[in-house]
Amino acid sequence: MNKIKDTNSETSILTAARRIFQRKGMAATRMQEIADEAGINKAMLHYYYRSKQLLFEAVFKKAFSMLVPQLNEIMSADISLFEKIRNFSHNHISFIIKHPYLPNFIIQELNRNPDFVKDLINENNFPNISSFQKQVNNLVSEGIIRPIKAEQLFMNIVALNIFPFIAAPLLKGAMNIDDKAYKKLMEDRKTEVADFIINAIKI
Amino acid sequence: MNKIKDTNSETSILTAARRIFQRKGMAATRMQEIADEAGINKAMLHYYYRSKQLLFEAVFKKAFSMLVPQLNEIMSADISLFEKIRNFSHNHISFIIKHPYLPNFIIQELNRNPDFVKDLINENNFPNISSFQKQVNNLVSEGIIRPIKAEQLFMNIVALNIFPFIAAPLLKGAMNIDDKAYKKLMEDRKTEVADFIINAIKI
DNA sequence: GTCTATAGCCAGATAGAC
DNA sequence: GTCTATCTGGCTATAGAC
Repeated sequence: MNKIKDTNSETSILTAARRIFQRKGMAATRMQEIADEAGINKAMLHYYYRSKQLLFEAVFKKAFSMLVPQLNEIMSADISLFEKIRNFSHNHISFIIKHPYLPNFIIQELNRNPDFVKDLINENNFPNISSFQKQVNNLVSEGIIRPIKAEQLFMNIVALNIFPFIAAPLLKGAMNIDDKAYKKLMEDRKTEVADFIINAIKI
Repeated sequence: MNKIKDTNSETSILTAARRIFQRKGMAATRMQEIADEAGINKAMLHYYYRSKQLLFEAVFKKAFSMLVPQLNEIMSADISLFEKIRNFSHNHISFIIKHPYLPNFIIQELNRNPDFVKDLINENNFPNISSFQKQVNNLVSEGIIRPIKAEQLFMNIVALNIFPFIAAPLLKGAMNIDDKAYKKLMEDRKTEVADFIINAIKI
C-alpha cells in the first residue's frame, strides 16, 4: 500500500499491453512492441505475466469489465425507458470517445473465441435482460410505445451507439469525410441517437 | 476456357483462403491451414499467389467488392427513400445470413489498415453519397420526414443492419439466448429494421 | 503443376549474471 | 527486480525432384 512510485513495472506493462493489443489484436501483437511501449525489457513481461496468453487475458478481462457497467444502464430498471435510452446514449458515446479501440477489441476477440463469453458474463455479474424485457412489454401493452420485442429494441440501442465507432474507417470512406467532420458527427450523436430511437417507438 | 475440371487449384485455394482469413484474420491465419482446407500442398499457395500478403489481398479485395453493390442500394436515388430502406434491410440481411463472417472481416482489416480504404473505394467505383443526401434533404424541407442529417441516417441504416452480425457472440451472451433463437431474431429483422427506421423519421 | 525437404527468419520463452 | 544473451519452435518462402 501507498508505494511512492505508483507507476511500477507491473502496471506500466499492463497499460502498454492494453494499447497494443487493442490496436492490433492478439495475433498481430509482438511482445517486443509491448516492451518498447512500456520502456522496459522484454524479459520483464514474462517475469510478471508468464506468457503472452496470460498477459492478453489480463488485458481482455479488464477491458470487458469496463463495458459491463455500460450495459447495466440499459438492463437495470430504476428509471423510465426513455430516460434510460437518453442516459445510455449520452454516457456511452462520451465513454467510447475516450476509449475508441475498446468496442472493436472486445467484439473482435469474442468472435475469435465465442466460448469465452459465458465465463466473462458470470465473472462480471452480468445483469439479466428480464427486467428490461418486463419494462418494454408493459409499455407495449399499455399502448405507450409501438409493439416491439425487447430483444430487438436492445439490439437497436446497442447497434446505434457502438457501430459508428467500430466501422469508422468504412463509414468515413463511404461518406467521404475527414476525421474532424467524423468526430463532430459522433458528438452530435450523443443526443441524435436517443431522439431517433424514441421517435421510432413512441406512438 | 471451358476446362473440364472447373474446381482447379487456383480457385480452390482462393475459396479455402477466404474461409480461413475471414474466420481468423490475416495475422492469426497459417498458410498450412489454408493448404489443408484446400486439400492441396502448401507450396502451391506460393506458386499461385507468391506470398501470404498477396493471397490475403486477393481475398480481401474480392470480399470488399461483394459489399459495394449492397451500399449502392442506399446511395443510388432511383426509388423512394422508404422503399430504399425496406429493400436494403431485407436484401442485406438475407445476404449476410449467407456470408456471416464477411462484415466483421472487412471492418476488422480496415481498422488495422485504414489507409487501404481510399484505394478500394476508387477501384470499386464507390458511389457518392450526394444523391442520397439530396433525397433526404428534400424530404426534410418538404416536411415529409423529421429533420435529420443524411449522414446520421446513413450511419443508422448501416448500423442497424450490420451490427447484430458482428456482435453476435456478445449479444447472444447479454440476452442469454441460443443460436437458434438468435437466428430467428435475425430473420425477423428483415422487416423489423425497416419499420423501426421509417417510424423514427416519418412525421 | 505438384510434391518433399529444407533454408532462413522471427517471436515467445528461459537461463543466468548483476 | 532488471538486464543480456540465447534457446527453441514454428512459420513463410524457396529449391529442386518428378
